[in-house]
Parts: sequence; structure tokens; C-alpha cells
Amino acid sequence: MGRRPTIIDVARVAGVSKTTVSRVVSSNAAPVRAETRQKVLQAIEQLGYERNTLAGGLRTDRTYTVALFIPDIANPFWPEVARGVQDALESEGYAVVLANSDWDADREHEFLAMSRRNRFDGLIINPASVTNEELVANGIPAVVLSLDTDYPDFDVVGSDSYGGTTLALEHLVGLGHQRLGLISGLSRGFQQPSRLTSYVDFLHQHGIPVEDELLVKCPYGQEYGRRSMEQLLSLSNPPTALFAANDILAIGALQAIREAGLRVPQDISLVGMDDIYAVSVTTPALTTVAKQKYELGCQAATFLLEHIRDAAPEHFRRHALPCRLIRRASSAPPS
Amino acid sequence: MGRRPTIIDVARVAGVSKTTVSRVVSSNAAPVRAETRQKVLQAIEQLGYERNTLAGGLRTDRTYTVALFIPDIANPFWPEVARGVQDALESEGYAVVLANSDWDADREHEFLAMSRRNRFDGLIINPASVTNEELVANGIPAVVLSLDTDYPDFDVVGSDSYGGTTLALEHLVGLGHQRLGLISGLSRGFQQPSRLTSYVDFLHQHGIPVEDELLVKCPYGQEYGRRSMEQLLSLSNPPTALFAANDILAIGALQAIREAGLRVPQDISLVGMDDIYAVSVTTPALTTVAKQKYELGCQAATFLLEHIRDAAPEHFRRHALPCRLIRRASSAPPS
DNA sequence: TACGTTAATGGGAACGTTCCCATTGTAACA
DNA sequence: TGTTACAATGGGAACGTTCCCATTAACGTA
Repeated sequence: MGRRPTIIDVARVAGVSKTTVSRVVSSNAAPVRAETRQKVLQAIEQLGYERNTLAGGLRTDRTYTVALFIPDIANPFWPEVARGVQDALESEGYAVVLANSDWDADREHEFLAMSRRNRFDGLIINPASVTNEELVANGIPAVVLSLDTDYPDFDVVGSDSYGGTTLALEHLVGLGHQRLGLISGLSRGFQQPSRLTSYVDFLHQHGIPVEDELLVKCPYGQEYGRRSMEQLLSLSNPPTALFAANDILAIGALQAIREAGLRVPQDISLVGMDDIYAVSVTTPALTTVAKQKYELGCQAATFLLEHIRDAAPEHFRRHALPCRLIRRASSAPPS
Repeated sequence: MGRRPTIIDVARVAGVSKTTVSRVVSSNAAPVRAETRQKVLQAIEQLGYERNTLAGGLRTDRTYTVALFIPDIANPFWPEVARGVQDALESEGYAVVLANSDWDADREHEFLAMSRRNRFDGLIINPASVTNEELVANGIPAVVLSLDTDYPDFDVVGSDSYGGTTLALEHLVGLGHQRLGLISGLSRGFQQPSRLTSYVDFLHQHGIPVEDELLVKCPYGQEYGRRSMEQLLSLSNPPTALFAANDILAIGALQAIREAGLRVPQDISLVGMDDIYAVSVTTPALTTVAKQKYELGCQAATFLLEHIRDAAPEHFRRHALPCRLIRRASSAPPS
């Protein structure tokens, strides 16, 4: 089959200049007589012309492509976020390139380089190690998915984990618990994790002493959750309720509790965070602090589109999506 | 900051022609004196030059971008496949565009159009409604993720669901079950689903009569699985073991069995398919037929790269990845 | 010494679009 | 009727790369 028709072929068939054809296809309110436009559209139809976005992008520096950089799409938290991003961007005509950093600094930097070489219009990133300055130097509009870290020169979007943690603890205290355990995720080299500060603040406000032994930090991962829970259960006076920094940790904790011959929620109440699918099908189904994952993606995409369209605003936004407590069967009054 | 340096700026600084610079950066065995190459590399370093892939792609018709079209990244089966695809392609310098069709024909066609406009080098697709002919007409190298359907003009990669089903049924019969229920997913308007034919073949081979009442078809979805199971449990002589066409259906079935006051596996054994994360954390953890999701993605990517590089081969491959039975707690001998 | 051969390099065209600027036609207005 | 204004259109340059072809230098060989 012969080569693809170009704007020039269309122009020839329609009997107009390529400029006019360009005006019709990019359609941005360019002045073209209705009759002429009709001729052009007909020629396009007849030839099966399709715009070459590469050529257009070379000229305009707009590629209608956006990158989404996350740690790992196979981690059950991210697919929904990605879905939100994609739905919001595709409806505006953008293609979404997805890449997984695996928390690796080199990969992440390579992705930034790729976004420059490919002249992506923007990017949405959950940073592993990239700093605010590096992101500025990258020179591409960006939105950061993370509230825990400092990106003063970007819009940041995230879930209000601090508030979410309060929700979980209020729920447990409301049930009558006073001895609250915390399995806190390890922050990735950034500042104090929000769940931990929220936990400490909450206990202070409620006049409950903070006991270090009830507080375990570990990397995110089911096995780490299990071991952390084992550690808590081995205490002479273990907690009667536990809040885990995410659902995967909570599932690990559930395992440990089971293996210790104890029951949830009769012996110990358990609350997770994120609301991934799996915690709705455990036995008991886990009470959890739901994050608005899909909305997170949508919101980030919306902010990004504004930046792409209106150039740099002079001040940046910090958008925290509220969490919501989902009561399931893993939390109950202490016995 | 001024505009980005181009190949011409590099040439000027290095004191050579742009052609020479091009030869250095595209590096494909072009004859350049070591000394000259060094000068060019130094100029590149000094200016911070980065190749504009748009411009290069316009000339060469190679974009180093590949599309992955799947039904829904938020469906727990796909993220791992996507991971496999991305890892295999990124290491070769390709960017991966991800799009969700939601089984919608219009969206899918729009994605194909996008892949043409953007001159993607190739695509990997789990087709919702696109036919072999349409995919041929698309004119872009492609690999199809699906064995159940007919794509004679493409490499197809998929899991051997037929063999996997046999694995599940052998397991159950091996445990002593004779009354085997099947919740079969509804095929999306294509041919006979492989799990159903496998089921029928298997029963014939083992001299077990096929009873229509033990066989339910429904769309994929937890709620459908639950209702299908309710239906099976309402039989005067319900099955003692059940194979569900995927894990989500199996989880729905588990729910229904629970709600009916029965126990798994004491009253009824349950086997799912796919091995998504959630079935490892249910109680009991589900026996399931694992698909090699990550490898599926890798294999598809590998095939695609071969097509991109070697143009069209004259005959196409059909690669079925074997399934593997994962024995967990949901299957046991009948009581 | 003349000549072919090859390695190394450079100049310009081409990829397909959009933008700038010029030109034409037509209507509105004094 | 002449002038101005604007709508509609066209021609060519530009975006940044790669490819084709030409040129030069260096070398071996008859």
C-alpha cells in the first residue's frame, strides 16, 4: 500500500492550499468559509487522511502526551489512581505513558530524561527520590502525587492521611479501646510520616500516654506487617486495637493474629488504610480508611491540564482529598 | 532560559557538521573517527544536548513508543501483565502508552486511530471488539493477548486456560469429587469459551455425565459469581466441588457458600483461576489455577519487538503459557 | 606515478505540519 | 468613488532530525 496521505494531498484534492487544510484540521477558530471547509472535509474523508501528530508536535511543541510516573502499577493502590488519571486525560485527547520507578532513583531520572526527549506536555509523578529542584529543572509542567514531602514549586495532590489516621483512631477509641497499637510504614527518606504524627497528636489530645512499645515502624509489605504484629503480640501487655498504615500491612497483621490463635475483632481490633480490594474479602473483612484513589488521579490530571494550558501560575496548590472510614467486621469493642 | 540546544548547536561547538553529530548520537555503527566522536560527545555534555525524538521520528518513522490496550487496568488481572510488558519494553528504550477500552468498541477504535496518528511502533492488545481485519488495516505491528479468538495474521499470546481448567478438574477428581460445578464466564461475543469446552471434554474422558444444571454462565464479576453459586446451592443435589472461571467469580461463590451457612472446603470445595492477590488472603485461602501474568506481558513484548525489527514474518505464532495449580485451603476431599 | 578503493566528513533535501506574512476580494463607511 | 477594514486564502519558512549523495584524504596496488 502506498504512503499515507498528507495534508498536501488533501489540499490538492480539495483544490485549496495546505494552509487552509491545516486550518480546518486544527480547527481552532480559524476563519474558513463554510463551503471551503466542506470541500476539505470531503477530501479528508475520501483520502482517509489522518493528522501526523509527530510533524505537528515538532512545529508546535505540543505532543498531547502526558507521563504518569509511579512506583509500581502492580501494587494494588496504583491501578485505580492510574485509571483516574487516564480517564481525565484521554477525554481531553491526551495519551498517557506509564512508567514504574520501583523506587529506584536511576530509573526515575531516566524517566525524566525520556519525558524531555519526547517533549511530553506534562507529567504526574509520585516521586521516589526526585527533588523539587530537579523537577523544576526538568522544565515540564508537573503535578506531584504526595503530600508528605516538600514540592513548593508544584501543585501537590494526595490523600489526607493525617486526617484519615485520626478517623481510624477516633473509631477505635469510640469503641472503647485505650491501648492502641500502630504499625507505621517507613517513610522513604523524607520527613516524619503523617500517620505517626497524627497518632501522637491524637493520643496527646485524648490524654492517652504514648508508649513506644506499641509503635512499630517497618517497610510496606505484608511480611513486614506480619512480623511487626508478632512483635506487638509478644508484649506483656499487647494492644487491644491496631491501626496499620496501609492495608497490606494490616493483612500481614491479620495473619499474625490468626497464627497466634487469637481472633479479630474479639481479641484485637484491626483497622487498615487505603481500601484495596483484597481487604473487602478477608475474613473478617477489614475496617479501613478509604482513600479516594480514582479521584486522586482525576484531580492530579485536572491540575496538570490547567498548567499545560495556562502556563505557570504564580502560586501552587496543595490539595488533600479527605479519607473516609469504612466500617467492616474487623473492629469491635474490647471484650 | 533560552531554547533547548539542537544538533546544530552541538555541531558548531564541536566544529563539525550536523551530520557528524547525528552519526554520533544515533551511533549505529556509523564511521566516525574516535577523536571526532570525542569532540562531539564533549560538546553534547557541555551544552546539555538531548535528542528531540519528535524530529527524529518524523524523519525515520520510528517513535520508540508502543501502546498497550487492555480492558481495564483497575481489574486485578492486568497490572501484572502491564508490568511485564513495560519491563520488557523499557529496557529496550521504548515508552509504553496505556489505554483502557472498558470493552467499548468505540473507545477501542479511537485508540487504534490514536496509534496511527502518533505513529506508534507497535501495539499489544487484548481486543474487545476489534477484528483481525481491522487490526491488519491499522497497519501497525501488533501482538494479540488472547487465545480464545481468531487472529490469524498476528502473533497471539495467552494463558492455556483449557489446560488450566483440566488441572483444576483433575485436582478435584483426584480428591474424590464426582459432582463438579462450573461457573463459566461469558465470552465476549466470540467463540466457545475454553474453560467450558475443557470442562465438557474432561467429564467425557472421565466417564462423568455432563449435567446442565451444574453449569452456569455469567458475566465476570463478584456479584455474578455470588448469584450463580446461590443458584447452584439451590439445586436438590448441589455440586460437592466448584471450579470458577476466574478468581473474582470464585470470591463471589465463596460469599454465597458462607451466606448459605456452608463451609469451604468441608461442605464444598472451591477452585478459582488467575491467582490474583486477593485469593491468597481470603479465609480459606483459595486454591487456584495461576496464570503467568507477568510472563504473558514479557512474551508479548518480546514478540512485538521482533516484529518491529524484522518487518513482517510470513507465519504467525501462537504462544500458550501453561497454567500452574496452586493448592491452598479451599479444596479437600468430599466429606 | 597514476588509479581505484575505502574511511571520514559535509551540504542540502526531506519528513509533515504550523506559523508568519502577504495578497485578494468584499463590505462598510465617509 | 475612494478609503479603510476585515474575512478568506495562499506561499514559503521553520521545527530538528536523518538520509542521500558528493567531496576529500589516505592508502595500497599495478
